[in-house]
Amino acid sequence: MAGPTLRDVAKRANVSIRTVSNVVNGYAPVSDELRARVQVVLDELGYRPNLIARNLKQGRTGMIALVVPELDVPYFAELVREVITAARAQGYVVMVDQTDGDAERERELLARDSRATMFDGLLLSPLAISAEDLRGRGNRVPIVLLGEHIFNGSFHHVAIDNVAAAREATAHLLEQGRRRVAAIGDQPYATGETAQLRTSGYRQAHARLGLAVDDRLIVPTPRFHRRLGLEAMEHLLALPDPPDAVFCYNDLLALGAMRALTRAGRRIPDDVAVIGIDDIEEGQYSTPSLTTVAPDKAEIARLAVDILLQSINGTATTPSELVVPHRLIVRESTAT
Amino acid sequence: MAGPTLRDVAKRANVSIRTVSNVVNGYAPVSDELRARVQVVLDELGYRPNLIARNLKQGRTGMIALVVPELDVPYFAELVREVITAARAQGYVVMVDQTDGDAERERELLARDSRATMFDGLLLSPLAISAEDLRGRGNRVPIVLLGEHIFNGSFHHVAIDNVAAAREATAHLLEQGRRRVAAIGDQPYATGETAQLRTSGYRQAHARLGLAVDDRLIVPTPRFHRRLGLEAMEHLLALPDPPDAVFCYNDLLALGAMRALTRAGRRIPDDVAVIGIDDIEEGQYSTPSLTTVAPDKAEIARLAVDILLQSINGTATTPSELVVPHRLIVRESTAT
DNA sequence: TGAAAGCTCTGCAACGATGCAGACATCATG
DNA sequence: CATGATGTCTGCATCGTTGCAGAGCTTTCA
Repeated sequence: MAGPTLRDVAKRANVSIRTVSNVVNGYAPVSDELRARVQVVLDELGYRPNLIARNLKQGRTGMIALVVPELDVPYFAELVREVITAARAQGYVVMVDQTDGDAERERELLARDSRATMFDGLLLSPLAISAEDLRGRGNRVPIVLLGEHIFNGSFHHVAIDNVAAAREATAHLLEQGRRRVAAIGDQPYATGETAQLRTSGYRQAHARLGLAVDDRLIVPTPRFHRRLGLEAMEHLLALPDPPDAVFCYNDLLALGAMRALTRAGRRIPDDVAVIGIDDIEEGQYSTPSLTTVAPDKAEIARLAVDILLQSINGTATTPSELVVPHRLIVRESTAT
Repeated sequence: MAGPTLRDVAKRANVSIRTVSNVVNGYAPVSDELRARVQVVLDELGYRPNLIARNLKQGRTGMIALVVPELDVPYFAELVREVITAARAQGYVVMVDQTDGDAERERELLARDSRATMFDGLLLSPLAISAEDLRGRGNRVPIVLLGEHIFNGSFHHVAIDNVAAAREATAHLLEQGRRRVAAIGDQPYATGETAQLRTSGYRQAHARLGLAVDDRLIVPTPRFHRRLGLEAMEHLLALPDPPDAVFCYNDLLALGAMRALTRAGRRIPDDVAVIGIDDIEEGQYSTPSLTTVAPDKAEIARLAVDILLQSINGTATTPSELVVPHRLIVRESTAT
């Protein structure tokens, strides 16, 4: 079961444990002859360093944890991919966990008996957790937040400018002459910060054109899933004066909404135009393909990992708020 | 930076380190009075056990690694979710990594300097790696393979019956009277075992009805991505005698194929019926929704984690080949 | 009353690796 | 030739925890 240790190798090669360690790490000066001799034994026994022991001594694990609400939500899946890639480039591996948007579980992850000590740092995409929870914890491990900024200045944080993104998405629809633009995805309660920022952007776009917002066209959804987008759209279609365009707070909602429209026999974009946020790959292959606002996910991941590692190394200064660029990608669902 | 240790607590509470450890773990008998006194100090200092040290002593980490080709492929994302859930139920956490189907990278993961010693076990969904590679490694950590069985009996293995799944999918199309059923996704080379099994099933379905297979309708693709499905479908449509149905080796290929069909103005399923494998959520919301063969992903994850933990505990017997049930789900893309 | 048994609690060693201080041999230098 | 510098190699202590053996005290019972 257990592999050979430095001791086993040392005994066999008739040298000290320390020398074997030096050979393995290429540290201290070791004569070429001895190095070769030890290397032979290393190979013979198939020695591999026990990383747990090494980590105990060095106080590092080379692992960071990444916690997202739901792994099978494409946006997060794509983000996780980028984070793993970015971390790997810096010699780190990533432990992934999901919370299912369950506040209890998010809290548990940070709490007393968690495995926090196993990781050098934590990337957290919070959904249900509050600032209170975060501050209350032992604060042992460096944290970087993804996609929210409700913790005003207490933590490092990486995200797009949600207000601007939403404003541009809405403006794109309004500029086409659409005048009943609905919004799907508002979350008017404590943990719905991202959604609220997007609602702000939606209102700003109207305000800048001097247009009034019909609040009945703002449909809240507790999560950003396809099914909820579908249901919200059905609700909107049942209104006496249904919308001629929909801004969905993410692509999944938009895909659900498009499904509802197609089923109801509405043409996209002729009868109703649809736009989302996230630029998940699925939107390129849907029928029609989906117009969206694309955050630079690779950049989010890269920056987040960078700051986290800086925090770990103690070279990070005060908590930073990093804003990552986004851009509008026009596809068939709003093509004129 | 570093948190308080057992020693710090012991010193402050005027007891031995061992006693503090006993209180923390509730192990040996400790008088209620002393236990309470120590607990107070534990809380005061906010003590948290150093899991690295504990693991070093116990030779376990409570972590397993899960390696998949691509995290942002929905099937794997959904599978990862299930694995994390299953592992959590057993008190384990999951480190996720992806190989991008790169043989080099898959090999590297198993090789000399990998972090293998950090994990109690490994779940691997191999793509480019060969049996040789697997056998050649130090064989330090228990392994369970997902979705392939090319390592005939050398490793634990969990998968659906790929031949049967493909046969049933193809039969579903043939039973509708379709007579030019194409197949997208064959991989006629060493590491394409899964694809080859599906091709076998495709042929079996024809054979059982006494029908000949037109080999020009079998389009190989190096990966199972949307884009490749789209391109393969375009190729098929350009044939002098194009197909009236397509069996795609996974849902992503099918979604790409449907995109090509829609763009070409073909009606689904009237002109061409489409079926996939995997039952990813996306297929429920596509237009049209996608008929598919659904593997029981939760069961795959549960079984895989179970065997892996049994291997870790030494209670697993000889390598087992576990077959997980699947079922046909008929949706609009083949509705009659 | 004395030995055995039971209950708490403690100290030492160990998991496998690395940091540090030095031992020893060799060599150059004045 | 003595001295110091240099180049190799080694042993001890240590990271924070747990396993083990037993110390010290009280209780129990013949």
